[in-house]
Amino acid sequence: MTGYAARHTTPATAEEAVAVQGELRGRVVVADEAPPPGRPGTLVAGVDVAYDDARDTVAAAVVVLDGGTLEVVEEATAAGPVPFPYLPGLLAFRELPAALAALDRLRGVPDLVVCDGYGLAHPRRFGLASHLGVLTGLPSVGVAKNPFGFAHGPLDAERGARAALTDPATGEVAGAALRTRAGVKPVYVSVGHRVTLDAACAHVLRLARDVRQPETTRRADRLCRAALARAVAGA
DNA sequence: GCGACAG
DNA sequence: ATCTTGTCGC
Repeated sequence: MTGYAARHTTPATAEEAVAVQGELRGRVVVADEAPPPGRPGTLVAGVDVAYDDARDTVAAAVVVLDGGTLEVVEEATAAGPVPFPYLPGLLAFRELPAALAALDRLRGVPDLVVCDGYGLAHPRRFGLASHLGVLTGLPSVGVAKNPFGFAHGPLDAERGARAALTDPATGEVAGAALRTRAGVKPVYVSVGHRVTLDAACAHVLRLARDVRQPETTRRADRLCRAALARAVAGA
């Protein structure tokens, strides 16, 4: 029991949520503090969440892989009521309670957490991955399937090709469009906490060998759907 | 006001 | 996120 869940409180309003992001934003650390990609024995965790709004249920799953072999080391899930509505830019408040609860059920402490969504590539530079990273203190990266409001130039068709994700308003680099599979739509990577963009991309490439999404995310996605089905069924 | 909008 | 089967293509 690491007690991560107790570090988060669900805001009563969207305005409060935005204020919380403003308070925590400054705690994000952009530095190369996670173990390098591929190191055996390293614990790389993937987190994902599934919903059944009609039944007011959310289920999260964390799957921990060995960074060297990508073999599953440990898994944990947590379910509960949906804490917050989905509002663009405030996704974290919808996913954090269950995600932190699942992390609390882990026996080991991850060396890196891969989140489904954004980190610094966020309207206020504080997406889900950064929020989770700051609250847990764990290195984290954000991997999204869509560029939200960000833009990027063309990138080569080869695996590993990368292009800067920039904020159309400020021109600031917020992340990277990263091609994990040749000729396939890229994923959008950004720094969560305690990693650099280069390290984040390197990890994602290592975790997505022959598939578009990191293996961590794929496994967590499958597990949280199963956990949701169980939660809704009753057990 | 209208559209866009991580999951 | 979620509603949803088969099907076209490498």
